[in-house]
Amino acid sequence: MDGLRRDAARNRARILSAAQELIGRGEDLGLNAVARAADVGVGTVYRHFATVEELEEVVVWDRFAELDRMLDEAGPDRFDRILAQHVALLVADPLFEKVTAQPNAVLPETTSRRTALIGRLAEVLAEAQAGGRVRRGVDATAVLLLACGVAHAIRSAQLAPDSAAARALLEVILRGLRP
Amino acid sequence: MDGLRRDAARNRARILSAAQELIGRGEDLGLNAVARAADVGVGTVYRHFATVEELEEVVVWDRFAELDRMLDEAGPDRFDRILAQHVALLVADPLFEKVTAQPNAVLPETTSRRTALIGRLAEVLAEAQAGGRVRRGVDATAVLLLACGVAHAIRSAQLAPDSAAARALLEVILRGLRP
DNA sequence: ATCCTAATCGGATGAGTCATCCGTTTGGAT
DNA sequence: ATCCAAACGGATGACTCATCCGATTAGGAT
Repeated sequence: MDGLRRDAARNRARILSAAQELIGRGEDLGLNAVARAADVGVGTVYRHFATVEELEEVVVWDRFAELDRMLDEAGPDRFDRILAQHVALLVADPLFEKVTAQPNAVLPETTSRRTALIGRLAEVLAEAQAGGRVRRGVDATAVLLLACGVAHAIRSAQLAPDSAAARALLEVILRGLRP
Repeated sequence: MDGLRRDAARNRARILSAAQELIGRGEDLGLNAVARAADVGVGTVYRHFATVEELEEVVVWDRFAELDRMLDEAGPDRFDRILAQHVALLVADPLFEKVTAQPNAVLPETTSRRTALIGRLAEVLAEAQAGGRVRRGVDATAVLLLACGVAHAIRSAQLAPDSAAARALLEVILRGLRP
């Protein structure tokens, strides 16, 4: 993002916001389509992002940041609440779920951001375990994957994120984590 | 399958087995590719299956049958075992997981087979609840979705289905279902 | 056995997407 | 003001998709 010529930076930003737009509409990313939406040449998109995966990952960085903010803002005894919010985010954004679950990102930075996130989740988890609210013997990665799993199920079954059925699924996970 | 001319039946079978083949190799189904692999005209594939989704669903019918067989063979106190086997199947076959989780199939028969399966799972669930091994208040659909969720997580994270990490995830679900 | 026709086949083809390549433009250093 | 490396953009060949229709075939009628 730095050391980038001014036009390059502008276009990169345009591309990312166009991609956000398209993703939001549920349309599936094509680098040509993104170029059209961003009003930028196809070549430009391909120079900034060699593959769709790269673009997807960079877009998801924002979601990582968002969750990070939630972690900052959540008060004490936050484990359950965070998990619910996390799941809600994952349900809303399939890409976030996809990138989060996958351990092998294309971009090294994705991997490091994901690792950082797991680190923060581990703190929350440790608190909850110390407070006797979560059983010991589960690690943050497991919690992350469980969140991805329920989120995927909720989305696939087209359940409203706050429907009774969706809550019931999350409830099972929560109970399964209790001491 | 009945009332089909002999050549039509032969081709339909070829197409299905070619599709199985491709899916098994993880390649993603294209109706033209299937035609090539089945050594059949493209038009033939499109007459038998209007869309990829249809073909996918019909292929998955076999998986439904397989799980049904498992349900027959499992002895008493079978809830945990069945769930584990079910998850293993779902991990192995992404298509099975996809079709299972989705309530709106393209083909009516898929929906009815799915419903039938949920009915059988409900029996097993009821047994387990009667035996005090599973808490009341969860329904078979929830169990099905949870299975799809963990399966998805395991596959995405590329965990070996019998690795400690994978077992841990299933364990959380199982515990979450206990009374 | 032969004919007849509706059912089925197959692949040529127009439409649409993908990703590269290269001539043109532009930012910004000197 | 000049220069050139960096960045742009879009024309294009390669590839996939799914339709359409002339050729073929199964299998019942005669």
